[in-house]
Amino acid sequence: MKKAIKTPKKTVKKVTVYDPAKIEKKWQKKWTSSKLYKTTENKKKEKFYALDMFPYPSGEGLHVGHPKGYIATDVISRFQRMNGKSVLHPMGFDAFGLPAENYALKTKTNPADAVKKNVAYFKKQLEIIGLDYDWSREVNTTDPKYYKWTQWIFLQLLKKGLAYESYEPINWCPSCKTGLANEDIEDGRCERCSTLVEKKPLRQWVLRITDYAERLLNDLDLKDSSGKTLLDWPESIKELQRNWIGRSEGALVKFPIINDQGSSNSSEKKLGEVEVFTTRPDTLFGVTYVVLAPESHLTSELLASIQNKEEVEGYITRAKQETEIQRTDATKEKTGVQLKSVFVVNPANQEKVSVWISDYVLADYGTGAVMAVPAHDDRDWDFAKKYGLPIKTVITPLFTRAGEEDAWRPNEPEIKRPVVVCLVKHWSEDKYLFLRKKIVDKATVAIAGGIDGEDLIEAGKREIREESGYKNAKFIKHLGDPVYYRFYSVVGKQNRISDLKPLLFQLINDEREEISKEENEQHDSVWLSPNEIDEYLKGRPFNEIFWNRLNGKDQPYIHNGILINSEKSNGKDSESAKKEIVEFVRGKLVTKYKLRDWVFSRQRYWGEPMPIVHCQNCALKEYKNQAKITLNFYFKEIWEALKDGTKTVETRALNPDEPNRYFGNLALGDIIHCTFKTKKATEELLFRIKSKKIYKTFQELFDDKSTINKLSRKTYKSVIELEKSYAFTPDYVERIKKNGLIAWEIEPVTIAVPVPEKDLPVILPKVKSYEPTGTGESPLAAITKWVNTKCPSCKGKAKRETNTMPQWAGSSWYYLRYEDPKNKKQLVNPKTEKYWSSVDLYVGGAEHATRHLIYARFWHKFLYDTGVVSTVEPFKKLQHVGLVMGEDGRKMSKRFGNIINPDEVVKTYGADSLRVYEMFMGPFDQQIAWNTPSMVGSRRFIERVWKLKEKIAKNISDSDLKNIDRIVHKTTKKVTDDIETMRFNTAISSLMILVNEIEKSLSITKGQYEILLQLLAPFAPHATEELWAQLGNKKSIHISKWPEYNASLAVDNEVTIMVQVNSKIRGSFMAETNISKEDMEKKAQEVPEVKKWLENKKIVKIIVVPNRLVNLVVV
RNA sequence: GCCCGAGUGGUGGAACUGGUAUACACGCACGACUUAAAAUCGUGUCCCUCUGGGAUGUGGGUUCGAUUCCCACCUCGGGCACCA
Repeated sequence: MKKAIKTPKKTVKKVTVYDPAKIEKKWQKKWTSSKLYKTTENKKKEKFYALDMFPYPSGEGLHVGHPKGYIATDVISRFQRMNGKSVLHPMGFDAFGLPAENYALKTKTNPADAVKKNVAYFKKQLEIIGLDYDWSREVNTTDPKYYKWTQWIFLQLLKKGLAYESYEPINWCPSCKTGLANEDIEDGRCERCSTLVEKKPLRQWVLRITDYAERLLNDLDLKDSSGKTLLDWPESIKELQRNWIGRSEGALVKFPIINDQGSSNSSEKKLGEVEVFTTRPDTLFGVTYVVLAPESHLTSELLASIQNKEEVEGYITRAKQETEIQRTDATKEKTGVQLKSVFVVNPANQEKVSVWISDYVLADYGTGAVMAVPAHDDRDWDFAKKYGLPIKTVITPLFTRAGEEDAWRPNEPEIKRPVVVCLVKHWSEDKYLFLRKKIVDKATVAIAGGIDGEDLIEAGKREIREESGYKNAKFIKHLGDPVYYRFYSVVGKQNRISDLKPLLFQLINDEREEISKEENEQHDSVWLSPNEIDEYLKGRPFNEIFWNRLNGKDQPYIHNGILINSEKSNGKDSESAKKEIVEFVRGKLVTKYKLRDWVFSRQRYWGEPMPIVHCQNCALKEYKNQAKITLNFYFKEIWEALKDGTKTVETRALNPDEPNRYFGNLALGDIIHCTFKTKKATEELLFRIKSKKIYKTFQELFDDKSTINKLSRKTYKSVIELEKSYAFTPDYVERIKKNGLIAWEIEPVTIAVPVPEKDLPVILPKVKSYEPTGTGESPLAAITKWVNTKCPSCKGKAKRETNTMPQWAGSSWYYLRYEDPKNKKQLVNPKTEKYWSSVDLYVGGAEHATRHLIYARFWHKFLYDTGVVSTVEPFKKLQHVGLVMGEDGRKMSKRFGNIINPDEVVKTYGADSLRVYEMFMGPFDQQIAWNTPSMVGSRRFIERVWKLKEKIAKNISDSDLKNIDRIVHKTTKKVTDDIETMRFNTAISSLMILVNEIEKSLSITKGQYEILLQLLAPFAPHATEELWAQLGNKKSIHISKWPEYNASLAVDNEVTIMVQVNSKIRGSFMAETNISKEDMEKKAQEVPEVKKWLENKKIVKIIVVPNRLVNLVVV
């Protein structure tokens, strides 16, 4: 019969039922009213700053995946608080950006209102989970009090020359109608809407993040004074950032350009130089042509001097039409066009090589031009094969035999000798002759032998005859350049480097002679089919190369090796030859990065306005003498039309007084100086040419609503009048019909004047329609009242910058504002900053590795340089949350209908169960599928802890006391360690084990129970707080002192020692902890189950692992 | 193609530095309580040809001993991708 130990009937204690709904609400209220989690800078205490990646408050609210990271930081910050630290654990909202704007567009609301509503909902959702945020420190990126400082940082960047305006074509998403940064593109598509990204010429604000590339890269490995790595980040994320920054060391080398028409009378004309960037200057002697990017400025400059101008122009046009994704598809066949009659000279060997353009060369990396070495580069190889360009080998592979008896021995002398390698084809079948060695490694090898001053082919024939006996081999062909192979000659007792020269032979017939005794002792001849050869070639790389050459499958050799055909550098290894060759051709060693400058403006409404004013007057002063042409205007209407900003002007018609000065040779970006003469005054302005269109007639020009519809009707009329009247001689009309009318789209040349810091923030104005315009202009441009302003510098009329900042702006520094969120005078008070910085733990999704985390590091370093922050890196420890997938294993998304709402879960199971489950489901950083049925385990666990209260007794048996004490110490150690290392799942598992153990015993002390509650408190704050209070504690459990453990008490006093016989477990025995080695050996042999395995055997060895096992090796 | 990371019962997963593989939990089966169900509690639960043998994606290697270290391969996940 079992004893009724669970609930003795005599205890008529009132048993409260665990009702999470009730107690959770109760405690959340109490915590808020008592300001339990209010953060203070307590100089006496050590600080701990735990940070979550703040959420984007979308309309959908949270799903159960979101809180996973928040719960983790919550557990840790509660743990740190109990350990006596001053904890900063804040929360805020990253609410600018496209989703909020699109959501508002869809629901026809103002984004500001939508954000307000969503934030309120998010906060409510977060609150019911019982997170310990100090909401008095909440930040919101869309709050003018906050973005004032985002704008302030931008101004500091501008001041230091790290923000600049660029006119380079940028990535444009036609669906989101905005420009994008490199980081916002995935596979050539917009990261947000998956639309193909286009290139669009657009004025952009760009941040010079590349100036920080080196530091961003190097500081990933920053060490403190004791040599410990400063950034405790997952190695994978560091690697991701390293790849993204993409440092490569190489050299810039100049190739002089010459013009050679090919005819005998024309002399070679110098046309400047092509500068290329290469990481392999060691292959310079192997350059057989040079390739320019189609968009390269050099290409357009050379256009005038080439014969096939039209063909080249056609190629450039086609290249421009291709989308980014088509262009950068590495698998597509390479295309290109030669620039005929233009050549460059290889500075290494003065060889004249051809020049090509191809879209496999990127304009914006390196110099936009590459030297092609087809023998040692995959891309050049493909291109050269397609266009029949020469391939010149300058690096020969050097293979080193490793692992076997014949492995190359680094410290022994070596000799080099030429060796002929013979691939011998069968006289009738598709088989090849090989030798199977009888000695050393018994490998199958090709017939080969040293040649001593002999003719190569004759030496081959001789080797075939000597080694296989076949007499009539016919030479077929050479199999390309030699390969070096170094090994240890067991027979010759020395290192050898063979200069392997491959030849192909075929036997005419089977006539064979007797082979010598020595040869016969070494190997047999075998005939192998191609399949068998493929099999045996594994691990014989040089033979593989020869075999591939024979089958026409040869490939470029892109690795390091020994230089050949490289004049003075012959015989050097490629790594050491690099510097020498760069010096020889007077090149320059440089470092390049893949990282591009950060395109920082968006043509959308919902973002921080840039604190910039564009002033034309100031520009006039600055750039007047840079104008290419001066125009005089007399027409009032046109002046009216022009002065408003970007307009389309048909230049010829507008300049009747100077009919000969038309603008066919102006280029995009050129500056025009315009003088406007009205009756009253003369005004001057500068315009820049923005784009070009050609029309056949005026009518066509007028009909093109896209460009001309901004001109007033009066202007149309006056231009039409012109056509009818004096401006057009028949000759001129002819010319228009032939060449078309050129219409330039122009824009005013302005100077960007920063808004003075005292005038910040520049408030985002309310606007009726914030639909994106799609023209490259922000919707803000339509708000004339806001746009037209005074220039802070000259006080004249000026216009505001209408682009807004990208979503990443506000999130690049928000963690600093939490430290001092209400400061009106400073971004953050330096003293406060010093106390809290850096963030001790940063938790969030891995998807931010190459954007937010790089941008924030960049801004932080900049702020460090500016003296705003005191540390070089913002985040000391970074931890990634593994995604929570839907129950179907797919990403949680409305689309799949697999979203689990935490509110529902809390309703049925309680917040504590949700928290315990999320921490218990698996390793924190691993992706995992949600499984609601599994949640009952967590709920059961909390209920069991709840019921355990009944076991508290005053009189407790000594053995129980000691036993439970031991487990309590053990668990305390485990939970403490596991929280610190964020292995929450095993922390909870050990708590479960503790609970199981306690259940087995009759009773526990109040103290033991309290420790259990404290250990569980970070995970289940409500239930533990309630039980803690029920025990009579007056102060919150969450500010109680974290239990300490005694390591010696945490160790079991008895251990199970396993006994193995020949590494197989045969038995075990119990022993005191730290039993001596000798005793273990002795006791092991006495175990009955073990004894029978020892019968008639001799123990030859005993391996003892203290406190664990004994292994008896017997024979 | 290149660079990371991961593959363990029916499921999520555990295993310190090479030393009892499958802790903890879910599920399942059986039992107790109950008129019954739920809840709860208890017992069992890797496989097989079972005095023993075999299993940590596959195949090798190092070792007295490998989930753990090395080599090759397969699958999945993530990142980068014509970066010269």
